[in-house]
Amino acid sequence: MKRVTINDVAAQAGVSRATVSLVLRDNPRVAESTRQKVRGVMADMGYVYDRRAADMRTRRGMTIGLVLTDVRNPYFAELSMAFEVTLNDHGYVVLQGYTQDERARQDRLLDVMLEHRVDGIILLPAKNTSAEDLRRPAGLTATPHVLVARRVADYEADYVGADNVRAGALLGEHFGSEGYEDVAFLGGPVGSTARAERLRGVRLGLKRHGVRLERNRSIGTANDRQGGVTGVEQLLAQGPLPDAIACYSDVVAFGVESGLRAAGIVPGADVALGSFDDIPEAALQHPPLTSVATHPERVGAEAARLLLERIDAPDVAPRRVLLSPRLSVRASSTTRRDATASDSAARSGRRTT
Amino acid sequence: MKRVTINDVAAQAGVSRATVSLVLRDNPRVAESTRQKVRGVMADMGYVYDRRAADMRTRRGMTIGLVLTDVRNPYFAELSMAFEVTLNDHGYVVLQGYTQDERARQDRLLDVMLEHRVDGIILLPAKNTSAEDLRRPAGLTATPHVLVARRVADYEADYVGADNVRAGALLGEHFGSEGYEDVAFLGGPVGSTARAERLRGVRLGLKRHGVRLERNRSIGTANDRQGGVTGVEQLLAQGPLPDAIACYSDVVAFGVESGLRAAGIVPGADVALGSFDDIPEAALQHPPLTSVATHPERVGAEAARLLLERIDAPDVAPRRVLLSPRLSVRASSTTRRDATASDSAARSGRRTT
DNA sequence: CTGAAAGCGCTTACAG
DNA sequence: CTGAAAGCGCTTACAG
Repeated sequence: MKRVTINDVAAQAGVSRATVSLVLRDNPRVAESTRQKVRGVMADMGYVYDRRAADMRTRRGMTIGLVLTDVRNPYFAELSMAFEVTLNDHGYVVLQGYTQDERARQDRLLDVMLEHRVDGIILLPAKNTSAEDLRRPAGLTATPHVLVARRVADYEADYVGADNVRAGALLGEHFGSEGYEDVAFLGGPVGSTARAERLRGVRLGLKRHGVRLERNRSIGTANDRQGGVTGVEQLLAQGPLPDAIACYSDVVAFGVESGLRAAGIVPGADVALGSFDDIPEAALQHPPLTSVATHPERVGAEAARLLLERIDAPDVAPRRVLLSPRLSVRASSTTRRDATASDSAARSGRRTT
Repeated sequence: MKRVTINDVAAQAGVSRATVSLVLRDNPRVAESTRQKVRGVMADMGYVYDRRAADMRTRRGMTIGLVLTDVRNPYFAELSMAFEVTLNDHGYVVLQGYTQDERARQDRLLDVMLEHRVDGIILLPAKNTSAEDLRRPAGLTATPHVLVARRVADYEADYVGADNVRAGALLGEHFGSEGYEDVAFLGGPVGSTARAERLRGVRLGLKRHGVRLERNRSIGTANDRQGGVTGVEQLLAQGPLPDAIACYSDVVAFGVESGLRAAGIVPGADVALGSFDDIPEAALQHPPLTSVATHPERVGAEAARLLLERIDAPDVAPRRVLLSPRLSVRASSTTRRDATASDSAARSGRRTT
């Protein structure tokens, strides 16, 4: 089944290839009658435009690479959806790949996307990604790209993410004002900057209430439900239950809830729980989960916007966009049986920023 | 910033373009010393292989198009992940797009992917997609493609999905054996074949226990949490609560649970609940949700496999792969306060097939 | 073992 | 308003 090319169309329509090419892009230079004739022949012959050939000639591509870790995490799914829709609406098509948080897969994906001559790349760095890792793939430097959700130390590039330190501080302050004195930070990949920032924020927030989060009260895990389950087991093996647990993400928190229940501990009642991202499921948990919203749909749309800008103007200085988080206080952190809390505003369940 | 090409490399290395091209693919015909020299020059000059140019010449592409509706649904996220990983491991790169269940977006995505000369397409058809819709995009017929999760009436193509009729029957029989006599089917897009099949299966299963699912007890909605909420409102406006609700998917079921609670009705206790997909969250609900597993990761891997086979052998007859579903009975369907159930095995919560 | 030439399917000045 | 020619960055017979 040989493919129909503009040569075939030109021959059939009795015009030159150049004319067909002009018709393809509705160039007004070609007469309406010619245009209609050529369009008719295309339809009859089942012609399909070969965008790769055109792109090669024009050296434009209209293709964006999107490298994420794992779309099964609802936060990343929201991100992915926001990118896609924004970029599609600008006429771009999206090459997508998942690293599963493995740097080897990330290397391969970046290489292959660069070989496909994408016009730009949006990257959610795999954990432990170093500046070296990003300087290695030949051509990355010359290709517009923006990092999302996780930063890479000592690497200059556009970045969009939630203000994780602030997010952590919101939760830490909330825990502090509820009177919790023994707080743990549970879950999240130790190599990710988002984790480090959230943890730092929680510490800062607690400190304002004179509370310290001890070093052994921070436990790293994979960023998924199973991570939460495993993390709780470690926490329980460690000795007495803390007053409150700050979970790295809602997904981890769901696992923490299962893990606690499996050990006969009632989330909310026996230990307060708070978390990050505030995906829609958080409010539907029992008890409803206190969580700091990090707005993936806004991060995604903003990253897409920044990338398109950079493609137009490659030489502007790298920008950092930090989106403001928002704390939603719910029953998981305000109904602990022996809570010594004092802040009744927080208990009423109303939203704070 | 001009890009380095094999011409530049050849000139610098003092060999012909052909030799560079051979080095690129480690062809043994070129002497080891030449190979090393050329590789060295490439690294020095920052050469990046242009796969598009190569593909155009060879008329191979190593690109697959993946058209899904919405990756925020965990079922589709699992699917997407399974495709990606399987295809990447076979050396393919994936162009991805989301239709949001809109046929106009689906049309555009299919067109643009065909213009990019993908070697194959995996399509989860938007609701109400007709055979006509799939015959229209020029070139789809000539491009290997497989449909997943939803069938298109009167359209011959490879198909992979769960056996939805059987899945429905499993849930219907379970409801019947629990003694429920007034059963509703709630949620799911009315135009999708998966919904029609699940509903038909539920009816079949109930019939074996002499129970009829009345026509007005089937309510269509979007396949998301909000759909479940809206559906419950409609159901309540209709009059008396049924004994049991079969939800189109777990995601819908989560919305149904919220909707019921908002109306002061306790899921499980006041009305039995069952659902489809059995995503990991189902077992973590309160009460744990009875659900029929439809194995997205297996559907995804199988669809990828089928597509690769068809690329190798375009002329084999279309195949249909139906994966066996599996019912997990949990408390949401066995602890109704005034249940008239008899099957104590089902009540014990053990798994059945 | 290496090189000169043709060609993949388009677009783009440049003539006319 | 339309056509002939060159070229985007590769690969592939074909010679030598």
